Amino acid sequence: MINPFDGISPHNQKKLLNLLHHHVYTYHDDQDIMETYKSDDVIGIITKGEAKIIHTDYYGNQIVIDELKIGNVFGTKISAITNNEFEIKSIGETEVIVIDYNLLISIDNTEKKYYNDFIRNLLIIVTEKLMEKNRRIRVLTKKTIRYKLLEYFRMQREYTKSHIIYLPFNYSDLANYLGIDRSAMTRELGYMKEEGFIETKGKRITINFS
Amino acid sequence: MINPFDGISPHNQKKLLNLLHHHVYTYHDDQDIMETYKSDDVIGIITKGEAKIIHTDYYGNQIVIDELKIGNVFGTKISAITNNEFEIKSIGETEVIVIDYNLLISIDNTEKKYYNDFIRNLLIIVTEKLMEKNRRIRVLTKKTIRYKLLEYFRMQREYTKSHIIYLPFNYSDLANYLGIDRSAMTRELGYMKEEGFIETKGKRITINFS
DNA sequence: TAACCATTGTTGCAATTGCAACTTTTTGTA
DNA sequence: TACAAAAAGTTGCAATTGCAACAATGGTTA
Repeated sequence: MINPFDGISPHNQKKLLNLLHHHVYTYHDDQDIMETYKSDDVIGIITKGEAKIIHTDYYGNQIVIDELKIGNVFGTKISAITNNEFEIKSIGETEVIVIDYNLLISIDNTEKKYYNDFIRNLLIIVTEKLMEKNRRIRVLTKKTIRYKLLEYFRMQREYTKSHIIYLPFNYSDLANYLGIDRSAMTRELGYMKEEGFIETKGKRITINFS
Repeated sequence: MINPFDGISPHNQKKLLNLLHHHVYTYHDDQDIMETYKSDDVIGIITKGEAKIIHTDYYGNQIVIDELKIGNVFGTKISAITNNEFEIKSIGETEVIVIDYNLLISIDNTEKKYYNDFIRNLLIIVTEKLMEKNRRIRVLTKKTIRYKLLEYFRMQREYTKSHIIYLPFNYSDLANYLGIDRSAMTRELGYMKEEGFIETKGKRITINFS
């Protein structure tokens, strides 16, 4: 994933940020990042440290749904963090640059290469995010746990061009990603192993179906 | 939803399209649009007529998952049409401009306002699409039909700022959107009416819960 | 108006699933 | 290495769901 400042010199980054009336916020460990500017359409960029996006459901169960590293972009428009079910928490010392989305897209773009580079970088980033969301929707709309798993494995196989895939997260998170109960997923994975569709060893999964 | 050519004069649109080595394709009624250029990363823009995105599942059932009107943008990166489960079909006489995504994002952007305007318009479009995908994921990850419906209704209520909402599509399509069986959804809607959560009259739904 | 087709509603039933409560295994770290 | 915490595995059970097959309704057009 590219960084939104790619190809922009430090000098021009400074000019860009002034243009965008940016704000820099710093957080200690485990602070709520979005709290300060939740209501408006903003884009945040992690410039130091890292953060996690946490979802809280009806019953207070909290799940980490995403991790944000340096250069990662988040925001009310870009992420699904519009309402009070979500919060973004810093991990360690974290610095965030925040810019207003509506200002961002309404600035005069004549003769400001650094601004246009920035916009284009954001287009690439948002397009990548959109692709990932489309992939997730494709598995989420499968009707049974088995079909969800099959679709997910097929996607990973296609992506890595290999029959051996490595889960990018743990099995709990996989269950969340697929929108299903973890224990029910373990059960189904057991059946699939029995029937020879897959073999697993930790996060390494060997795919034996077409 | 904005048009990707917004703010670009016809003269500059022409220059832009030359710059992008675009291709114009025209189709009669019910032709497969993506067939010609399925494998590469492309962006298509409908310039005349309209089209529909169709999904075919394992058993050959076909569902229209999206409709494309003039100015709408689609593509291998932007939509979930990477594999052979999807096709885009023209409705009536349809004209499509196709541009290569990788060329698009690698063009020199100095002193070409029309190009930078175009990129920025695409950023806005893709961001809107991303928001919509995030909304859909939010309902799809709810565990039961009832919770999916509740979440969907809440979202629509928030969007329209009204307790009375009008479904933007029919009930079959709603079931598809939520990734559930239509008849099971009808059953659950019946229970919800009995319990007083909602009232329905055709596509008008009155929401009586918080 | 009749005929047709698409959409919506209904229901029995078997399969799937979430949930809860628990055990076992793995991982991180003092 | 030992210990605690996190992750993964197990299982019974009731609730939910998909599925199928069909009925009813609504809308469109000859």
